[in-house]
Amino acid sequence: MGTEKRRSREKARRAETIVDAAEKVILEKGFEAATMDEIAESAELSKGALYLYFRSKAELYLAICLRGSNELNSRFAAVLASRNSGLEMIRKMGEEYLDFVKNKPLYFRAFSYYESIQDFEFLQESGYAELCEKNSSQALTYMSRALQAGMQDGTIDNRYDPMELALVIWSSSRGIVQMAFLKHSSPHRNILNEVEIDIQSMFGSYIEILSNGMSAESKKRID
Amino acid sequence: MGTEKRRSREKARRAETIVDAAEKVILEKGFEAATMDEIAESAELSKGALYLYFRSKAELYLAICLRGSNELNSRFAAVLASRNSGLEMIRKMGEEYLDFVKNKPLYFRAFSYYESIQDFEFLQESGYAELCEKNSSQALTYMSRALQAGMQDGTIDNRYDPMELALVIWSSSRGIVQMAFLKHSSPHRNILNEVEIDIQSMFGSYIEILSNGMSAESKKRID
DNA sequence: TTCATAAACTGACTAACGGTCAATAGTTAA
DNA sequence: TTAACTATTGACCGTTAGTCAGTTTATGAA
Repeated sequence: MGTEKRRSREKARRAETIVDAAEKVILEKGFEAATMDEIAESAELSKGALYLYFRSKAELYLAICLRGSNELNSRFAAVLASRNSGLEMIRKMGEEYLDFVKNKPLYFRAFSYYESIQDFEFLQESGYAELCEKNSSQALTYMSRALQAGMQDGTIDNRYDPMELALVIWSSSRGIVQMAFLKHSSPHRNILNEVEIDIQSMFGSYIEILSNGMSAESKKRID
Repeated sequence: MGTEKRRSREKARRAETIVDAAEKVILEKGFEAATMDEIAESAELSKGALYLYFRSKAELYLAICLRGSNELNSRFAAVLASRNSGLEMIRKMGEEYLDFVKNKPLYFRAFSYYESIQDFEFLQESGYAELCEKNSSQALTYMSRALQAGMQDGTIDNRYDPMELALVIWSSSRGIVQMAFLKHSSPHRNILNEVEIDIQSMFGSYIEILSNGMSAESKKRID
């Protein structure tokens, strides 16, 4: 009588199918323009059925955000598992972030959507929102671990609080990859074209300055 | 017969009144939740009249974005006019940016909205969008000027391209102030609380690392 | 196999919103 | 006073998120 378990599995599977359909429609029509009717049709379900799995369109979109943050976290975890100096791991995480935005811009778009939500009640009641928040916190922890490693191996200035430093890097690189996202998603209106600077070069400078600024070498100079 | 001119002035004034009303409603109801009906009522006009001044709700929101970018640019311009080293000016610009987000979060929200627009045609046809883009480019130029000054006065590493460096700083600080905005606008769900780090401290670290990383001192070390 | 119960699903319906436009009011200049 | 023009109105439309009474399908006991 494993019916109960199977039901639960199938239910979860259906939800994933709906998220698949949503991603597909969004890729075709755009994040804002996608409608629940289209998503339902793509998932071969009625619109009403969508609401049996997600309480609202916003929650469905948070499910996409969750997928994205899962993937990004996996990438960070992989970097942390590698044999590299702390500083090198931070650089690699930055590269992963940039690559992620380039190859899965939809997920980054979903991150932005998540951040733009102001409805507290919704955020509090949605399990998806909670998981997204958890992942966000997790990503920060991965960075913090890499920084701690760097402080141990002597590649990173150990006078900083690792968590605070992680937050600085997490936030500032968010701004950098947002610019990369903009260039990627709307290449014809962007600041970048006017200025004729490419993302790789800019990202290189960012990493260089960051590395310079927080390296243990930099500390020695000040002492 | 200065009627024509007066008409034009009054028309412009009306448009400003509508933007005022929109800001008021958004502050009360939120950026997404504000409706054109409410804005019209607040402006003591019918909804139809709004569309005589703005082609769409999106364009009205871009008018808000334009106001915000005007203000931010004024602040940057003021910093550039001060007697400070290049490095000091960059720091001051960062502080202005942070202060701007704290005191005028609505405008920062409008910036995010502007960046999220994907409809090219709309962006191309809207005069407001063009002005916003111009301002964005202008802000970057202000930063670039401060950096050039710093390269001259010896406070900033002169091996970087000023414009590229400006873009790095502009983008990364956007990420930092976005975090500040999040903390300000939704203090009860944010990463920051879990981690117990306050924005001022984090911003201080950001500026320190940035300064370290791009200072001429840092260059000497590498040579 | 039959049947009662429950779970999954449907699609017509509602409410709310952005946007339109024919009709109206107000202004200008002769 | 009037004709032309401009500004404004608000009822109306199409679209979309979300609902729910009713239908189909799966389950497990008799």
